[in-house]
Amino acid sequence: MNHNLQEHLPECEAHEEHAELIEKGRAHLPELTELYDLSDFFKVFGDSTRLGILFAIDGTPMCVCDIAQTLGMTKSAVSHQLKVLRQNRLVKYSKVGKNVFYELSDDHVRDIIEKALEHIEEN
Amino acid sequence: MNHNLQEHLPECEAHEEHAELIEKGRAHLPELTELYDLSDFFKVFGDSTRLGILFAIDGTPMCVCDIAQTLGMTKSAVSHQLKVLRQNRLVKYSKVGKNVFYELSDDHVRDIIEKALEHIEEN
DNA sequence: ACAACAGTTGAACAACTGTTCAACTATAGG
DNA sequence: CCTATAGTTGAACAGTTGTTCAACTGTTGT
Repeated sequence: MNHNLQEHLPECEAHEEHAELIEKGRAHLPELTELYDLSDFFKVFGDSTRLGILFAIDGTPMCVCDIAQTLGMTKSAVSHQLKVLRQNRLVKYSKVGKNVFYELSDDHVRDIIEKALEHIEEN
Repeated sequence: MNHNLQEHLPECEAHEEHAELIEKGRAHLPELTELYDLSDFFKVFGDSTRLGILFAIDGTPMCVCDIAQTLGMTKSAVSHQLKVLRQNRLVKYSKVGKNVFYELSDDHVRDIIEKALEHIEEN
């Protein structure tokens, strides 16, 4: 994933009164690596296919084929996105014969989505 | 923003036992438009520059120039991202002379970020 | 009125992302 | 052993995204 917060020379005048503001702002900034981890995490939720998968398997473990049918997509496309969800530990899976059943890895996922829905519905 | 959950013909066999699963999965799916709104919302958080801005102005309203300096970026880049944040109502602003001060629009923003941080730190 | 600075904007470009396609592995059943 | 189906994977392609650059608006101070 791409990350390019560059070390750049400031181009506007740092008036003395604002120097303090900048110091304060910097104090609120987490480590850059943490910022990257966080944005990477949100990126995973920033795709309707992946969200659709998460909603579909919420409470009901499903195999790839069925998820694909539920969303009206190809197995391949779903599998690619499941890989992303797996890598970010948002889903876990278990094999049963030819099938691979996916389910939400924990309740945190639900929490985050709900918070976001709350915000959207307020506006 | 791009959205292409297509209506696609299923390509795998819908064995009878799974028909029920698919029905259940579909029941969990929100309206497509809601899915799109939700993923669009998360996309906004899925960029380290925008997150950096949100952290910087958390508790301390700042002008564009100072945000740019805090993050080590150009005013232009910051302004472009502030536009996105504005359009999604995550920040509000007030003009003071030549300066435009930006601040978080409400506490919801903080909540969502905190939830995500919790999840990340658990892994 | 003019110069200087804050901020915004649109076009252009490079980098990234998601879907498709084809090829592949693996398991079940005859 | 052979075939059919479930699932994964890599390459390729089109669409999207973020930064840069240059040009622009608007406000302050002289």
